Amino acid sequence: MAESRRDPRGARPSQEAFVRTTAALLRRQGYAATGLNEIVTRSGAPKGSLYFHFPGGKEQLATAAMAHAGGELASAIANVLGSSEDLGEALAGLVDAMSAGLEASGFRDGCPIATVALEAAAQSEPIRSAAADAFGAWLEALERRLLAAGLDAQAAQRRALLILASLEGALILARARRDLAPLQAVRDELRALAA
Amino acid sequence: MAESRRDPRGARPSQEAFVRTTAALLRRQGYAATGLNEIVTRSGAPKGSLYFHFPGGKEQLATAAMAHAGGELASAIANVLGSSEDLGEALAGLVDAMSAGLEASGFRDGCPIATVALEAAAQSEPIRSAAADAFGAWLEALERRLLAAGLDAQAAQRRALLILASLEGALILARARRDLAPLQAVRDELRALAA
Amino acid sequence: MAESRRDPRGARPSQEAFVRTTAALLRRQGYAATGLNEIVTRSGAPKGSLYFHFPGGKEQLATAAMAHAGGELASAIANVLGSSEDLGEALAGLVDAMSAGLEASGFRDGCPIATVALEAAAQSEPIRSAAADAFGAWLEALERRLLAAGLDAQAAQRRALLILASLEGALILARARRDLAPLQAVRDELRALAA
Amino acid sequence: MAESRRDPRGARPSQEAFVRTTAALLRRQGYAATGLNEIVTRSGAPKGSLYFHFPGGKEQLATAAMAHAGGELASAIANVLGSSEDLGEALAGLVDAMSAGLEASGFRDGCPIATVALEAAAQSEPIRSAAADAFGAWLEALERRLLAAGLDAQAAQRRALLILASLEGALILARARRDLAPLQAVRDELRALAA
DNA sequence: ACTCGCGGGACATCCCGTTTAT
DNA sequence: ATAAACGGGATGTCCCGCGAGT
Repeated sequence: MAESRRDPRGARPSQEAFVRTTAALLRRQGYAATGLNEIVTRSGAPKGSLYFHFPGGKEQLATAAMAHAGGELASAIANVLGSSEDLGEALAGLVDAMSAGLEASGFRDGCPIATVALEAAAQSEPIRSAAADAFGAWLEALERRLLAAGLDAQAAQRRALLILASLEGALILARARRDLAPLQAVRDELRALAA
Repeated sequence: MAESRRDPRGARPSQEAFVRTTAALLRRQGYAATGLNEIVTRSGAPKGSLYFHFPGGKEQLATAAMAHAGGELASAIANVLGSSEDLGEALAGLVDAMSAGLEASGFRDGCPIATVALEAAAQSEPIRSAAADAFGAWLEALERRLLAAGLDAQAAQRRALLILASLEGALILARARRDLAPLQAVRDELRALAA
Repeated sequence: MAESRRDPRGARPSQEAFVRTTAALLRRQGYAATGLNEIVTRSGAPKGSLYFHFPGGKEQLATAAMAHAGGELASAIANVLGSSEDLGEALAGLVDAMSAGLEASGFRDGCPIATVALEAAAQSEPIRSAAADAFGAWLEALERRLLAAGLDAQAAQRRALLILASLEGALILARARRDLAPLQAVRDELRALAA
Repeated sequence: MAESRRDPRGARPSQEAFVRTTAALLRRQGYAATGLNEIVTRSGAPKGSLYFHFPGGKEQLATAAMAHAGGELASAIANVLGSSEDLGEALAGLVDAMSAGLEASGFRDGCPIATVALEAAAQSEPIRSAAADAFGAWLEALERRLLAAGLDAQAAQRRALLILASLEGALILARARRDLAPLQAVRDELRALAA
């Protein structure tokens, strides 16, 4: 996890390219529909390197991609939640950020974890666990913000689950309908609830 | 949709078997991971009949299965929502029903539509549209119940979206964590919100 | 072979439709590439009738189509050969007639027998024999014309084989090159040879 | 086309095995009737390598096989044509060589290009073009021999077409009849014509 | 005379993972 | 660390032929 080699800033370029490309494809297509050939082709990295860096194959690559995407999104969530002192505005900002990303991608880029979680949770324990970890990190960020807003521990936990669940669900509905209305509804309801 | 021929009760036994088996497999594994061979084997129906009944292939079979599952769940939702005069209790009953199904299946049977919707919405317009139809039917049932509880039209629409979204999202989180807590949190929050 | 039923002139309509459609498809695509489904669809005849009229399946249908096409072309050959008293002109007219048909079809309709003969002669004795019969009928027409032009029996037989062979070969070359030059060359050479 | 790597003599053994086997099967059965499974089995080469060497699939494999067979036969034709100073004898030798091959194979191995050309010329442009190239090479060899025998350019071109066409046609007739008479007739006529 | 549905076996394609040789 | 090639299984699709039931 910390053995950089060539790049002084700590990146094996092709390993990273694999992870990034995989994360992007998993987000759009899910696990089963994403082939290693496609990953290799789009990443531009040499094919022979794949099983050098990821001897565990597709599963290991997917868990790495999920950890990567989960960590990135956790930071983004924390950032957005810290951008307003008003809880309602902070939550609305979170929903808006996800809305913007979804719309910008033509309703293709929703949650980077949910699709794989639904598909593969029952078939692969490492993938299920990677999904649970990502969700856990996001929930933690939400809980911290809710505690900061004055909720008690139990309420914060429940409310964080409601927020994340409604956000995830709204992303599903929005993708299926090609319509931002579900996200807007959730944003408005969550803002009202915070008041 | 009213063409019984031989069997006065059921009609087209293998066609129905295909649809039911497909619906069950899509719910657990999603679209890409579900092979036609598996469908044929588990349905017990003859393979040669598959392309007779569904010349559109896997896509047509999936949309039929989604319509089937969507309709069944729509009825179930309406039933549960009508089972209590108190809105909060009705919603809690809805969440509990989904919880029970998820737990009974070892955290494998979540929403019968969401997985396929996330995977294939961007790749197949008929599948996306089938998913949107199913969600639409469920939203309608929710809206009717909310209107009956006294909400005005706009509030009912928004609240229905929040309810469905949080339910869908909680099912994702619960499957990934193998833990009913997300569903319980959503149930409690929705019940409190209805009060 | 002679039990007409509905049509007073002696045609079971769907049986004839099968034969005609099959002949047309075999001419363009050959035997293996022509599916029964395609024949049924394009003929407009009911699918269930196929194995009633042709219990021998695809092979019987193909031999019937070859006999049909062979007979029709035999008449056409005899007609063209009888249209001029000059042997060279008669042969040139024959080549021109085939040329015209080939060009009119966009270089798709060549000899109605040759493709199937090459593909299936080694695999199906009835098909091989149907091809041999068709070629035999055409050779006979040619021989008669050559005898009428004064050749002796042995010369007529040899010359008929040369004429048919060069015509068949020119049709192959013309289809592959999408170019009538091979047919024109054969026409000119045969005309010169007849002088 | 000059990339030997491991084996100093042959190089790419499985790629070559695919091409040779495909050429042999196409010659006997044509394109549609020849399955990739059969090619893989009979070539003895590993199945996984097929789409590595021929990512274009069956079509690319067929065009490679046609180019291979076309080139080999072009050399053989040039050899035979150069084996006698008398044009008539040279042409008779050419026909005899093809006759011998046909008879030795039990009337199964005719022209290695004609069957595929007839079947697939209308459906696949690369295959049509491969066929045209093969025929073109053979025509060139014939034309060179005819020019060497004193014919002028135009006469040589026409005569070459007649020779190739009558040879191709005679091969069809001979296969359909299981009888070398058509080839013998063409040989005698061509020899007489050369005198 | 005709149809629907059965039956299962190919078809071409593409997959994921490994090996061998640099 | 990379590349070429292997290995064979699974994919969705479509095939031809045949019943049972009008």
